[in-house]
Amino acid sequence: MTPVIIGFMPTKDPRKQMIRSTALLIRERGVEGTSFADVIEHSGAPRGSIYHHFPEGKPELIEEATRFGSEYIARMLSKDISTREPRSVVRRFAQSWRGLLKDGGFAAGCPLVAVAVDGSHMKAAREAAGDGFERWVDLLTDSFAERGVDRRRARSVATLVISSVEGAIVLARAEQSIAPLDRVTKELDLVVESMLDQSA
Amino acid sequence: MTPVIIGFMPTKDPRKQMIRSTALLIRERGVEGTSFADVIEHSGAPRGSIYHHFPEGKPELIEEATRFGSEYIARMLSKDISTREPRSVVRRFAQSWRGLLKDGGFAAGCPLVAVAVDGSHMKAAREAAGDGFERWVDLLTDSFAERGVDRRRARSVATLVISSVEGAIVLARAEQSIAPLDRVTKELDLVVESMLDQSA
DNA sequence: GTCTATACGAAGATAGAC
DNA sequence: GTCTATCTTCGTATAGAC
Repeated sequence: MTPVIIGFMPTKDPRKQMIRSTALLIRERGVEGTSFADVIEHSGAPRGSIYHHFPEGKPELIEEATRFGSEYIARMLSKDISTREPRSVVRRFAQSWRGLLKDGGFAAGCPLVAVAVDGSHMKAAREAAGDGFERWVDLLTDSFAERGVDRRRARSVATLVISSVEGAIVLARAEQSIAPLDRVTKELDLVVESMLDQSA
Repeated sequence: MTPVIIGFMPTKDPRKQMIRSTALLIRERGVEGTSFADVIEHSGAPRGSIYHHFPEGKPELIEEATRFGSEYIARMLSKDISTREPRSVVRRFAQSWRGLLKDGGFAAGCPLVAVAVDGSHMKAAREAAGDGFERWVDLLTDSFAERGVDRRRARSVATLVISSVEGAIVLARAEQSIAPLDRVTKELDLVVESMLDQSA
């Protein structure tokens, strides 16, 4: 089963490359479903240096992969927030996941969700996933508040955006259909529009 | 790590009991993180009859557990739908997950999400998860449509409800905080209220 | 930093007795 | 239906050479 490769740029640093491959693999197979052998094969990294680069073993690798995925999305969000309207930011956030689902035949989801669902026994990794979700929500919250939305409301809507898109990705994978994500995207647009109207 | 036991009634039929235990275990540990040994220990079922009850092995057990969890929630939803207002149904759906998260120290989530995220290589199980999500969405859709909501809109909002609650459960587990689910619940109430007002 | 070899346990699955 | 024993594969991790 060849993993889908979308979104992360390859590097030549073996450690970095292993982290990148892990992020790619866990979003398809989960944390427990991804082995060192998989990571070595996919990354092309040398077998013998796993514990040189990751002295604490798999938990450390998973944590790094989680932070890597988290920051990748945060950067994308930040960039959009600085150049676009809130409705466009939300739409593009959903659309980027839509692209991953369709291009990958619904095999791949979000690496942070993988960690939260099946890697939560790895405390540091789970915390990294939690930090990531909070960061994404914070970024959206700030962008809404800057348009005059009450901070409390902004945070609620931001949480709805992240939660519903992540949930829709899960539904889409299970149903092998993009319909859930498209429906959620449409409803989110109405919610954000209404939120902005109320504060205008 | 003793699994949290909430919501499913025990039986004396070993096969049924194994299915129930599997549903409980995968929502905490994921599909790959749950072994036959775990299921035997938790259910008290006899070691020697695993392949008597489940000739196709683990994939069959996971599929049955998925359908079991799916039907449990569908029954709860159906009962609420027949006796309550849509807003109350949605609130109680979210509240029931809230109870599981808090009572279980954020260890347990939704078994269908576990299958979609880390058991999607088991085709029959993944389809069972997809069927389950669709069923939940259908139940909510019908209940909204019965109150005069346009069927298409009803389906979109129903999908938003299921997706955002499932996503919020994931965020809550990662952050070890109920806040994401509470924020989503509040926003969903506004969405459902607005939807009903528009069709009144 | 990377190699090979290997220890060690866990997991899914099968065989044959009762 | 259930038991015990066992097979095989795989996964993490370590040791020690280069």
